[in-house]
Amino acid sequence: MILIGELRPGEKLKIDVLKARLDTGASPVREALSLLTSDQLVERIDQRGFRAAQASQSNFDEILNLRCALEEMALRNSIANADQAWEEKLVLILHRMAREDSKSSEIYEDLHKAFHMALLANCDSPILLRFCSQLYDLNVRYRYLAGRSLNYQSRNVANEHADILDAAVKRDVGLTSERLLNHYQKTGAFLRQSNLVSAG
Amino acid sequence: MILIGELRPGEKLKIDVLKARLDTGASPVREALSLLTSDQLVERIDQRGFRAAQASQSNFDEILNLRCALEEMALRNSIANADQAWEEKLVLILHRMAREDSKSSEIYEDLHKAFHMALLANCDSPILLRFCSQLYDLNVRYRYLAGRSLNYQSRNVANEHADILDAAVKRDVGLTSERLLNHYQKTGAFLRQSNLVSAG
DNA sequence: CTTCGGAAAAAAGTCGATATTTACGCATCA
DNA sequence: TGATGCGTAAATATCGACTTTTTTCCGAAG
Repeated sequence: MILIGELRPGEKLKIDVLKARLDTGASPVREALSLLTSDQLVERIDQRGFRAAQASQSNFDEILNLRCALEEMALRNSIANADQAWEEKLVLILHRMAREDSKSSEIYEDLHKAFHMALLANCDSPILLRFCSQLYDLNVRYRYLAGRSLNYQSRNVANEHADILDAAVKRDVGLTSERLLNHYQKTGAFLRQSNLVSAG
Repeated sequence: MILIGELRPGEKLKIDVLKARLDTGASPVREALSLLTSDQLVERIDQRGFRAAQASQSNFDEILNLRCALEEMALRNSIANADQAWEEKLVLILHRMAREDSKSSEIYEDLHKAFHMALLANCDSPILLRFCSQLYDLNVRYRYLAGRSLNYQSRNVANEHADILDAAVKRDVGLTSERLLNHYQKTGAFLRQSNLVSAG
């Protein structure tokens, strides 16, 4: 709910409200909020409950930069360990993404994350993968905050993904990395246009 | 308690036991365990409770490598933003560490973490700092698992810290980084000697 | 003697209620 | 009139009991 913007940045997260909305007790809600705190999606205020994490231009830039750095590390490692199964999984996910016509469906979102994580999946550091996954989520939140409509307009995202896959299949670390980072930076530029902060 | 090895790797963490040991209710215990799960210090088993994270040689190597990579990033950034206050804080912490004769006291441990985090503190990415802090904790756990006694024997750790500080004060990014990573690798080699896995 | 099944015990997870803490409004005083 | 302090209301955090799931143990069948 925070990821898709249903809960706005900075919004107070009252236990009672969430309890009713999610039709569950206070304990599970508290536990969920605790976990999300570690993922930086929820902020905890001492003895004053929880709130959805604040959003800001600088926070977005930080996420983007860190994500580029960590994913590049993971990608190099992943390609170094590349095998056929890895390659085929990527092809499969890309195919499914192409079939999914609605690019704003939840299915497409899941596939999109799956694609990017699958690229890194052969990296031999689970902790690094976890960091990348966290950063992905933090980043995707800003996409929703900026409004889903304006994404993917004057860009052919599918082609960008395909190009990344091509480079990966060729085991060309430098090229894959270059295309991946370019892909992120383009998305970043897009979001920057649409005055993030006011949107959040 | 997990950090200092009071709870052994893989040990089942029963709510009732912790509840009694910490003299608190089940809710705070559960919440703490949830938070530690995100920090990779506790593992959650679906509907079967919690356990202290497993320890292994490969996990240790992973932590060490990732830590070197991320701290180098953070360090470069931090030195780039270096100012006098930053420098003086480091001097102060080092001085306090020197005064603290017992290197196995909790105070020394806190100062040691403070020193390493202070080195990175000027880095403009709070998220990266958080990752470094997590990795520090994961790493320090292995020190305790290996047994505190054998650390710092044939090494002069204080000198290593002082040398790192010297390089940092000179704003020599390359040298500081080299000395810092060397410092970590030495500790890593130490721990590797003392058959970690059996100890954990 | 081993294996499968079921019942009892233990533990996890959840719920409802209580107790602290914080926030807000109003009255009082300077 | 503005600031300060008190009292009430709301929300958080914690506690104790209940429900569900898992594990263990014992007996029966093969």
